Amino acid sequence: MVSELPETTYAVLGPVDKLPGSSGYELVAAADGSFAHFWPISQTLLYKELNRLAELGWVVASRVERARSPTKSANRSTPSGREALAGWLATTSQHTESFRSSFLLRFFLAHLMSARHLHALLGDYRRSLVERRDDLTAIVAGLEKASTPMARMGRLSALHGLRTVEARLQWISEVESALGPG
Amino acid sequence: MVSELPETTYAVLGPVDKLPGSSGYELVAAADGSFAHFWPISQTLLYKELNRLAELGWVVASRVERARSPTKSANRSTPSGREALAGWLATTSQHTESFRSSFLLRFFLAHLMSARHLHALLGDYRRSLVERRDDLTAIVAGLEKASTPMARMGRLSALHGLRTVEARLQWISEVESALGPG
DNA sequence: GTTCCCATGTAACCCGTTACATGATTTT
DNA sequence: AAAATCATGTAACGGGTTACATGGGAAC
Repeated sequence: MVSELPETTYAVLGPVDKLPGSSGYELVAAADGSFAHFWPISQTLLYKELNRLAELGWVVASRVERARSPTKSANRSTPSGREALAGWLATTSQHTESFRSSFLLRFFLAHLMSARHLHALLGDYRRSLVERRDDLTAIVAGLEKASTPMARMGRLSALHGLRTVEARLQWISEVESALGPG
Repeated sequence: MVSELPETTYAVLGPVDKLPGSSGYELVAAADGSFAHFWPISQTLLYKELNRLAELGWVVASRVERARSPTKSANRSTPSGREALAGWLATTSQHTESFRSSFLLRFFLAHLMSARHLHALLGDYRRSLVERRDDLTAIVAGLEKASTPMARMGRLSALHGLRTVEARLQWISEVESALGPG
């Protein structure tokens, strides 16, 4: 049998199914604006997965010549592709999650830092979180009156990130008062 | 000069410095119990990094023969190793963070699922979060009266995870009431 | 006329994983 | 006698990255 495909394959298949007729280039843009928040993917890899999906017969690409623009490939999911996607969605078995934070890695070694340095580290972390919070707030607000189910889910996914970021900002305050002034 | 080392190298160097005289095996155990939460590392990779650190001259390993146990290597950071670690800790420049959630990947494609299925997905996610919350709560509680700075930071790091998980559990409730009954 | 957008790739690299090997000692 | 613990690795694989190549049309 086929040795299990990486989830990234489905991460590409999903949007192809959702946005039929998109080029790889358009899919990259769509990814950046939506699911890259919880499933980052580089342009190179997306094209690779697109080719794999074509080989699997799960996606077909038709060349579209246009008057005053480069020729693009219009990708569409096939019936077997949609079947595969449905099957994958049904495997709720294990939802893996990977998380790596170089901030926490440094924070964990705080005994090697001066108190001043530690507070600077926390300050940097807060700044980056605030930035993300503002981004996510804008996304959530922008999709407030979402009409399509896709946009609704996009908003709720962004909300997941927003709630996470807010909790971490609170954690910083908690830590700062636990550590006292630097 | 040396093309930038992966942060995982420092993730190993830190504990070696903190726990002088540890074997690779002991470091694996230490990792699992503490920083694996925000910086997972496999046994194989940890040993690889240990060798790299030895080649860099940042760590020295001395063989320790023991009466009735296998010979182990006792790893210790060198002055240049500690210098490198301090230098890395000072580079607050970019604290990268990677996050990938296969739950959100599926959730995002919820328009392809039945309402029943979507609620099952959320239920599974809740269960896994509750499990992690309980683990983290136990860790935080266990280190409540932490005496060493290392244990204190371990507790605060676990608290970061705990606050995150709690926020996500709340997010689930938020989503469930937004979606209505399945 | 240079720079940006559209569009699709190739090449090189390596981090990190799983599976497996080995062998002694201690516990069940 | 079998299983778990201590201890250190090798081998194979692949997912994912950055950097680069290419080439036409549009915009400034």
